[in-house]
Amino acid sequence: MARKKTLKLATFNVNGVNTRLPNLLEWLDAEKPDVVALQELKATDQAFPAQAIEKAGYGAVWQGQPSWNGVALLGRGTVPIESRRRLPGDAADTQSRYLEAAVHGIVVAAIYLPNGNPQPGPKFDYKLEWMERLARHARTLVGLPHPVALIGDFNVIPTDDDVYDPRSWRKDALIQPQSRQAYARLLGQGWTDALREVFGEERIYTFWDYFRQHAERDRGLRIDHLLLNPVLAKGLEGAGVDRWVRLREKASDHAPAWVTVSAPG
DNA sequence: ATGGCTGGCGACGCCAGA
Repeated sequence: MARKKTLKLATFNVNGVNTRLPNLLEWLDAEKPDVVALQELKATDQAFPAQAIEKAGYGAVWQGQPSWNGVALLGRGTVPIESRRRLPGDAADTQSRYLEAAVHGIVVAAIYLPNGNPQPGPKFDYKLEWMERLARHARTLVGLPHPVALIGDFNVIPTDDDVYDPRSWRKDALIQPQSRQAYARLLGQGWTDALREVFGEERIYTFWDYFRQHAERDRGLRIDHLLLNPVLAKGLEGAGVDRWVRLREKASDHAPAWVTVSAPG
């Protein structure tokens, strides 16, 4: 009888892939995720540390940009097969925020959704337009007969249960009704928000800002999400957040969030 | 109600993040 194999999919906003390379490599070695989406590379394509990541046992595809943004997909022991490197719907949008590839038999989209601050304003408009474009594209993926995951930094606090104190974030783009409604509409297509599914009523955060020792005091936000289409959600086994990474010296302000799923096929 | 911290850039302060 064949033993059921489990895959671990993770998303991690590294906040500078080169500045944070030691943290990233320590985490990869400790947790050994099979599929990783990275956001906020803050590096050009040329500066992406492909050799160090390959030495750690991971193949990679990436889309960099000077100073800001930047996304990558890593596969443990395999090179992801890229299927798309732009979110359709706006040829003038040059920000590196989307990358899609087949990894270990799963179609995985790495998402770095715009922050949208300050709101109101053009940056918030861009965020909402980006979410509309994401929803349009996601609609073409959710019903596919093979497993699909949208994972990344969505920059949306879905509900008041996803923030240590909603009042201190009430003017922020991440918590606005328009942002929440757009996220809810996306889920309504049939995606499973895996962390919430697994944790139920329990509080779980993925981001803690650098102020007032918020990480140590666990005053965080849940803004990094792993959305699974129905085919993949059927195999959902577990989920978690590697908070220990956030408590390291010189840490990113996000921690890696992950799911375990039964391997397709 | 506000400011507090951090990284990238490129030359000490500014922008952007969330």
